[in-house]
Amino acid sequence: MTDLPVKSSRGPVPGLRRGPGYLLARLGADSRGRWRQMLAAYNLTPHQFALLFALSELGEAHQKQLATLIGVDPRNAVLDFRRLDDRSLIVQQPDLEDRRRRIVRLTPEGASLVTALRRDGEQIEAEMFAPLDAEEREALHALLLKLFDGLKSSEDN
Amino acid sequence: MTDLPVKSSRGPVPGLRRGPGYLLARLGADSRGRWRQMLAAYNLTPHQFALLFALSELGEAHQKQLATLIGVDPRNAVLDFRRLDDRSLIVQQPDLEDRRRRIVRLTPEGASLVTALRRDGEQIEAEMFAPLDAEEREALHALLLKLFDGLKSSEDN
DNA sequence: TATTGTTATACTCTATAACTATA
DNA sequence: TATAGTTATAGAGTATAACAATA
Repeated sequence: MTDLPVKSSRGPVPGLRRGPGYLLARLGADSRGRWRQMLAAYNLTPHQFALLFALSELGEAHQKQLATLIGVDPRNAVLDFRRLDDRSLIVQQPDLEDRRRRIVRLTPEGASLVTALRRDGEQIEAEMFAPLDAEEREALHALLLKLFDGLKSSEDN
Repeated sequence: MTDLPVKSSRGPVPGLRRGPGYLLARLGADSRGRWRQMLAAYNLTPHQFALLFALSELGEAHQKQLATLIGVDPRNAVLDFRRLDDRSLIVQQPDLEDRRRRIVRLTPEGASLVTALRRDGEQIEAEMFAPLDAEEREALHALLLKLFDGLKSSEDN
């Protein structure tokens, strides 16, 4: 490889260096890719897993609640719900108080799947954050949480 | 809104709380969305801008170099290069030393577009990281850089 | 044989528009 | 009128397979 003569017009920078927003996007895509690869073995997309996971914490919820919670447009989650339903990972019942709504719950199969995936997920996080020591990871996690909550609360739908 | 009776089986958690990998993916998608919205006014995708930006730092490079640098499969960048070429934002010349390669450079139009976008980008970053104070932003940036470099160097292609 | 760029395909993701049934 | 869910569409993102020209 002839490593092409680069006319670097700005100092000794070997590659690229970018702002925190770019790094977030880049690292976020990396994280998503790792999860996607793991989930592929279970025939799940990241969105589908996020829905299952959210249900495992909430117990039950409407489609719209779940979709907005995981940051997906409810219109784009409909198909995911159907696929999870087809595979008997969730059940959907009409809400008697408002028949437009469908109450979604995990089935036992869905719940045990989430348990398994949670374990696999821990390993992914370990690999992903291997470059940082325990203290740095905690600091990063705290900053990400603060940023996430700050942005979410300023959306004001 | 009847806020559906949620059987929260795990404490007072109002929404969801997840690991740093999930937060990275989520915040990364948010950042990408902000950039996408801004770039749409210029008829550019995030990938296309990343290529232009990378070129503005490198001066010149091959398609493959640029694509891998910004984390995109070179096969999926071909169309982006063509579109940038069609709009005269870049020029591509055959490499005399290796005629399989195409050397890519910014045109003056491309360079001045990058300058404009760089300014818009600063505003996006300011909005995106508004929940954090200056010290926290710097800490986050440092951690993201360390994580990024650590992961990149362990890829060893 | 391996690499650069190319073409093509498929699925996911994101953003909209328009519809229904209910409220 | 407004909302929950549905259907459909389109462009962007991601991952592969296969190929021609060149090394």
